[in-house]
Amino acid sequence: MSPRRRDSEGTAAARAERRAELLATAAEIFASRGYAATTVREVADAAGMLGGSLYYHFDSKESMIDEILSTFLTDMWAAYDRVLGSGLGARETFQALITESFRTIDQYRPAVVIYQNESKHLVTNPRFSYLLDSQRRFREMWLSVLDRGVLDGAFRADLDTGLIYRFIRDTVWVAASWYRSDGPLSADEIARQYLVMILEGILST
Amino acid sequence: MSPRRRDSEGTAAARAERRAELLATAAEIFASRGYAATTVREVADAAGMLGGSLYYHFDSKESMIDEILSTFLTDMWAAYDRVLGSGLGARETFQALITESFRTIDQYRPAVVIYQNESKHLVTNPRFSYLLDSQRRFREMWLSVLDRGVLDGAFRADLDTGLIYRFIRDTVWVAASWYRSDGPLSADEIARQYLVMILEGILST
Amino acid sequence: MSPRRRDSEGTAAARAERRAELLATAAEIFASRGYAATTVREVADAAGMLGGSLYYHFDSKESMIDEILSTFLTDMWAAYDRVLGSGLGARETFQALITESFRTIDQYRPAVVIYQNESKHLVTNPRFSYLLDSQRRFREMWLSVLDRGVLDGAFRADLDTGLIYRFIRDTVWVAASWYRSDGPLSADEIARQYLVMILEGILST
Amino acid sequence: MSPRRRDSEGTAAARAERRAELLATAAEIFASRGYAATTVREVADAAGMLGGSLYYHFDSKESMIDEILSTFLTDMWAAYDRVLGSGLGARETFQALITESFRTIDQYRPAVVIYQNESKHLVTNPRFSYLLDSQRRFREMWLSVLDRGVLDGAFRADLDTGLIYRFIRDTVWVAASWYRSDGPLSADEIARQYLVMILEGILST
DNA sequence: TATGAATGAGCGTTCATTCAT
DNA sequence: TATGAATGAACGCTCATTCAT
Repeated sequence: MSPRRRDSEGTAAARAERRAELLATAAEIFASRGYAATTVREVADAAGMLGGSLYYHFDSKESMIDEILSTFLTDMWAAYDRVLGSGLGARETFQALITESFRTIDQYRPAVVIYQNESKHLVTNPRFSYLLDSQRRFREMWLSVLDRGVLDGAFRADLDTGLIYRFIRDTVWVAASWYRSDGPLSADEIARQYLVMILEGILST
Repeated sequence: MSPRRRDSEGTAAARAERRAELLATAAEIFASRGYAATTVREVADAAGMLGGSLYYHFDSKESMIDEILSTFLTDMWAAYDRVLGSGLGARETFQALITESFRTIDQYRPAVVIYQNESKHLVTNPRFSYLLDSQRRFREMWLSVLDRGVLDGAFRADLDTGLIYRFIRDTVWVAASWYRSDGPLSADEIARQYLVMILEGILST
Repeated sequence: MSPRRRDSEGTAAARAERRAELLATAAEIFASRGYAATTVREVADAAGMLGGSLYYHFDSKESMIDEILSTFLTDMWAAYDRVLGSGLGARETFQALITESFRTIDQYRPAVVIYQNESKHLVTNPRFSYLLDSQRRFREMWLSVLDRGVLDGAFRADLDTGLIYRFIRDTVWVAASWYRSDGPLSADEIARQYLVMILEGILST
Repeated sequence: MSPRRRDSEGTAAARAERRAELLATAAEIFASRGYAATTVREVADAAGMLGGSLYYHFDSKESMIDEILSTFLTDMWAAYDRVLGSGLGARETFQALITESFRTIDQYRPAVVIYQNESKHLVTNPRFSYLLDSQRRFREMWLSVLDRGVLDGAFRADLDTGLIYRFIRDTVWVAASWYRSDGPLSADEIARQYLVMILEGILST
């Protein structure tokens, strides 16, 4: 046993940790430069290794973005499911989902940015069919909340719910492109103000 | 008018028309596949010619996206300037700008999508410094309208105007990614409903 | 008959004149930029026409350099043959050939430069086999003059004639690369001084 | 010395050796076919690899010729400086410089040929400004030796020194185009005979 | 675990050439 | 005679990927 073998090094846990580090590095670069425009050498450089060495950890560049996106989506849906399972009314559900979305942005900013920028192209690849599934589920979730809210009188009925859905989806998720966790406004505070704007509008009353 | 004058006029016009056709083709593909991921050969294929033949019309792939973006921005700013010069109040200006933005999306959808997806990377190239200029002017325009509206009591004062600005910018422009001119809702109708949502919110009253 | 048809225009003579003009233009550019590095568009530009238009006058870029080189070589050999046929002694023949060479450089500078730079590569092409022929004849001519001179005591016998031949060939023809017909020294004056150097050396006596 | 030190030293040395091999291959081809007319694939073929693989070792085709030329010039100037610093008279300096030049040709034949053929075009590129510097220094060196020799009576005064300079420069360096290290005459023997011709002329006395 | 060297497909671009007008 | 538009082959170069060490 060499000294390097002590602790968890060489174990599956250490391996998983290294993967997570590398994926975090890759996500940051994919998000800022774009997936297609990022070379695996750039990722490797940032991780302090040579291009070919990344292939010890990952099958391909594609498997990196795959793991980045699926990890983030799994976690996001866990959070959404917690909200959806807690028996709230339409408006409260709406508020909780928006808040949860900004928390996801806070936690997974690079992955969210990648998701926004790349999923359109990735979706044509069967490997990423889960992106389509997620998009469909996402749409159904919001439409169901909006419909419930219109029915119970919480939300106005004179608007196209499909349009409201897109309005919310876009404004919330694109925020990932400018959000900084060390910015002047916390994720929760941004969520709060966004909720005011979406629910009540920006007109003074 | 000698026949030769007519010929050369027809030729120059035909040439400009061909350029416009090719740029429209390129814009459509850049928008749907992404600029970096689009090959010159794909654009040429779609235009019914070989890769190298595009270089008879354009200096480079870069000069194509340049012309696509600068044409759209020039036109968009002409429309904005018309609104800004017409002496409207803050709220009316706000409404007119939103409406004008959706008309721009209607007319320049691929260019707007490209602008959204690529300007972040393009901006590092001095050739595209006008994108930065446009972004700055755009921000100042909206902040000025919002500030005026807050001062004269039209807009609520308890929100961060910087946040409102981003909220509006994102939600309006990202709409280009799903807007179809042959969709169920016209650009003006989408603008109208977006204005309701932004100004009054989605809560029933 | 249009007015443009008067004089020799449209005739074979006019055509030949135009060819000569175009070849002079091409030769100048081939000489200064190198044949491979010169595009036919550059030649056409300099001639005030479009790239494709040159093909009305010439079959190919290759046929241009072919005509440039063969014209020059034909003329040069006519001059050499005049010297060789005039029954001079070795030393006088030597002097006359050198002088004639500098006159050729004066008259055909671009062609001589092209010949120096390109014939090595051209020679592999059967079309340019006459270049090889010329080189062989050239070598034989000089070796014969040198041998005659050694035999009759004019030239020293302690040097390798093959080396003398190369020495003279190189120094004379490379002069084309810096010679200017409007320079401070005339071709005949350069020939005179070169002859002093070659025959007597640069040492003071 | 740990084994790892030895490894990495061996690796660095092996790498430098491989570069040198590849550059020797490239120089040979650049010299025989011309730089512009040589494709990267041809160089790679000759080196037993694919075109793209060369880019693991070199940044660009240009950086190859750069390294070829700068290495040769550095070495040549070191040799010249040794001669210039040894306090010889004009005539002895002259002889030593010629001899050294032929030794350089012997050692760096392909590089010298490339230098002759390509520097005119390369010089327009700021990256190769050192070629211009070298040319200027070269000219000043020879003119200074010639002037010294004329002043102290070694060289004849009735010739244009600028012309002598070109005469020598051309005849010496163009020799690289036909010199073979395995030819019948050694570099030193060629230098000796050239010196006879240049200093004393070819006339028998 | 990681390196270093190479692969091979494909990219943006150039250019001699063609041809209908 | 010359133009304008296009062809198609080839070029320098990039990059995800492989693999012996």
